[in-house]
Amino acid sequence: MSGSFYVTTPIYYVNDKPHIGHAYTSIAADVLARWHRAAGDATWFLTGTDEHGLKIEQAARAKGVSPRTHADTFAEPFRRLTAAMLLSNDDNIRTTEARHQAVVEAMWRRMEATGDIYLGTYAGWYSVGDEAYFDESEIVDGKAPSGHAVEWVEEQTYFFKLSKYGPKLLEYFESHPDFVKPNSRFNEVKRFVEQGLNDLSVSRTTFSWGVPVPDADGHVIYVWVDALTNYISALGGPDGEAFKTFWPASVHLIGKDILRFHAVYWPAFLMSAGLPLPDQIFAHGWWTVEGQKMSKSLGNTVDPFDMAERYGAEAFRYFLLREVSFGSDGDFSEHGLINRINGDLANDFGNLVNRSLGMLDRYRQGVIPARGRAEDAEDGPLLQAYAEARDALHAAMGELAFNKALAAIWSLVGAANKYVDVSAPWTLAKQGDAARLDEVLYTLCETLRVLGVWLSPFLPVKGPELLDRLDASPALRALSSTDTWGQGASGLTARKGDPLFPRVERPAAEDAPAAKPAKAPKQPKQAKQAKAPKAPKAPAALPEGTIAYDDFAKLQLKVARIIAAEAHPDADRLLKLTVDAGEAEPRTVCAGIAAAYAPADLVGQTVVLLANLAPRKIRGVVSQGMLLAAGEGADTRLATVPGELAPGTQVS
RNA sequence: GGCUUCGUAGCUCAAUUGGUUAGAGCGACCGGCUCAUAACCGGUAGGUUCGGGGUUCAAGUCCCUGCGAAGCCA
Repeated sequence: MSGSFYVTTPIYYVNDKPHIGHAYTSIAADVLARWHRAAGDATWFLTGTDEHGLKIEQAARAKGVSPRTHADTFAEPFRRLTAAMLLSNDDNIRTTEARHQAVVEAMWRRMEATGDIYLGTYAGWYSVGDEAYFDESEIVDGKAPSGHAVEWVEEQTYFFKLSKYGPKLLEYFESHPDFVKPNSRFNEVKRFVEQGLNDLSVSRTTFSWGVPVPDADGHVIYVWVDALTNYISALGGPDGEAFKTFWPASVHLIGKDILRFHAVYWPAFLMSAGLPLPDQIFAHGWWTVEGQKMSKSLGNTVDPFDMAERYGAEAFRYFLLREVSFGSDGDFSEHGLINRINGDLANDFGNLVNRSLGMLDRYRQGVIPARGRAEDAEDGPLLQAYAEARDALHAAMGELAFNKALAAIWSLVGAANKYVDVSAPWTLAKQGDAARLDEVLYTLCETLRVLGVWLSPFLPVKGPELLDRLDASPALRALSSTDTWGQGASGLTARKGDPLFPRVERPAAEDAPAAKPAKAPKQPKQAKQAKAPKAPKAPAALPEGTIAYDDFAKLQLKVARIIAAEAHPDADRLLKLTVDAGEAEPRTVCAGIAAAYAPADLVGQTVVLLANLAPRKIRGVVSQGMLLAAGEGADTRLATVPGELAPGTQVS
C-alpha cells in the first residue's frame, strides 16, 4: 500500500502561546506521519506559523518592536513544540519567509488570470480581534458577535468571486463523500455553501504587515489567502518538485474553528488557481480542562511543555489520542492522565514487557528461543487476539480513529498478560518442560516485537527502545513485519532493562477525587454559572491553589486518641491503629509511620484525624480516616494535641 | 429565530440495514496467581437505554412531543 502521504497541521497564529490544542493537532499529525513512514509511504509532514496580519502589526507596535521581531519572538515557542512533543515534521514553514510569499503571489496571479479577482469597495464593520468583517445585522450592542470591538471601515478592496464556486463546491462535495470529516462537520459545510456564497474581500489597505498585492500599491493580501497557501508554498509552489510528489495533501488536520476556511475558501481558491483539491480535511474537537472551558482569563490553559516535563511527552501524547475519539471534544485532567499512565502504560503494557523480558532473562539468559511446542488451547486465543488487533488497528488508522487504534493494540496487551497467566512459564520452568517454555517465551517476545512496531508511531521513544531491547533489526521494525505472525527472529539476545513506564505518584491533593462525590451538575452548566457572574470580576490575584473557606469547612478534623497500635499485617511501612474519635465505635486507621514510630509509643497519644475521608482499603485493611502528620520516612511526626482534649473535639 | 446533532451502568463510551438475556474500559466488591512496576488473571455488580405518546410481530435504533446539552447559520 505504499504511496505518498502528506499531512499538515494548521499554521499556528503567533499571537498566542502554544497550548494543548496546538499540541494535539501536531501530535495527531505526527502519529499519522510516523505510521505512514513505517508503512513505507513517501511521507511529508508540515507544520508552521502564521505571522502576518493586523493583530501582529498592532501587538508589535504596542511593544515598540518591528512586526518581524515580534513574530520571531512568538514563533519560537511553536518551533520548540517539535522537540518537546517529539514531532517528526519535515518542515516548519513561516508565512514571513520569502519562499512562501513568492507562492502567495503566484496564487494571486493564477486566480487573477482566471478572472476571479476584481476591485470593489467594501463597507462594513471590521473587528480586528476576529480579523473579519461583519454585516450590520450581526452587530450586537455595537460589538462583534464574539464580543470584540468593531469599527466602521470603508475601503477599496479586491474581491474574489467566491459566489461563482458554490455549485462547483457542492458538486465536488457530492462526489467526494469523505472530503470533510467528521460527517457532522461536513453537513455544516454543505449547508453553509447551499445558502449561497458572497464574494470574498481578499485584500486590505488598513495595514501593511502581509504579502503585497502584486501591482497594487497599498493593498495587502487577505490573511487567509496568505495563510492557506502555506500548504503548497512549503512544497515549493505549483512548480516545485515536492509539489509533484505530495500534492494534493492527504489530509489537512484542523481545529473545528477554522473549518470554513479550509473546506470552502481553500478549495475555491485552488479551483480558481487550477490546482487539485486536498483529499481530506479532518476537524478535530476541543479540549476542556478539568471540566471547564479553556480560557486565558480563567488561567486554566494546559501548557504542553509543562506536561511533557512532568509526565513525559509520550504519556501526554498517549493520553490525548487515547482518551477521546478524534473529532469529538474531550476533557483534560491530570487525574485522567495519571489514570492512563498507571493503568495502561505502566500496569498493562510496561509490566507486560518487564515480566516477559524478566522471565526470558531468568530462564533463557535473555536469548530469544527457537519455536518449541505449541499448545493450541493456550496459544490460540493470543494468536487470534493478535490477528484481530492487527486488522482493527489498520482499519482505525485509515479513518484517523486513534483511540480505536490504541484500544486495538491494548486488546493484544491484555491478551498477552492473560497468556502469561494461562501458560505459567514459572511452572514450566519448574517442571523442566523446555520445549513448551521455549514456545511460550518466543510467543511473548514476538508479541512484544509486534507491540513495539505498532506503538512506535505513538510512543516514538519507548517504542523503538523496546525494539532495541529485543535486538530487532530494521527489517523487524517495519510495519509489514507485523502483517503475519512469527517473523521475529530466534537467537537474538534481549536486554531486560528498567521499567519502560514507571507508575507515577498521584499528588496528594489529587487523591480526593477517589472518594468520588457523585459529580453533581454537568460541566457545561458549571462552566456557565462560573462564568456569567464571574466575568466582570477580574480573577483575583490569589496564589494558585487558594481555596475558599467553604472548601476548608468540608474537612472534618477531630481530636482522636490512639488506643491500640500494631504493625500492618501486609505492609512494612504502615501501622494499623485503632483510634477513639469520640464516636460509638473506635476507628481503624492505617498510617504510613512505621519507620518513625514503634506501635507501643503511640498508644495514648492525642492526634488529629481527618474523619470524613472516604474509607479505603490499604493492603487488605480498611482505613477509616487519616491522621495528620508531617515529614517523610523516619522523620515523620504525627500532629499531636497537647493536654487532655476530649476525643471527638472539632479541630478548626 | 432557523437548521443539525446528541441525551445508554457511578464515570467515559459501544451497540451491523429496527430483531434473541443492551456491551466494553475505568471505578467498586469478591476470588486466584506469584514471573512482574502495591503489578497480572478471573468472577460479580442488575442501567424504567432523559420523560410521555405512537408505528411495528419486534425499537436504545423509526415518527410526534416535552425537558436538557452541544454545534452551525441568521
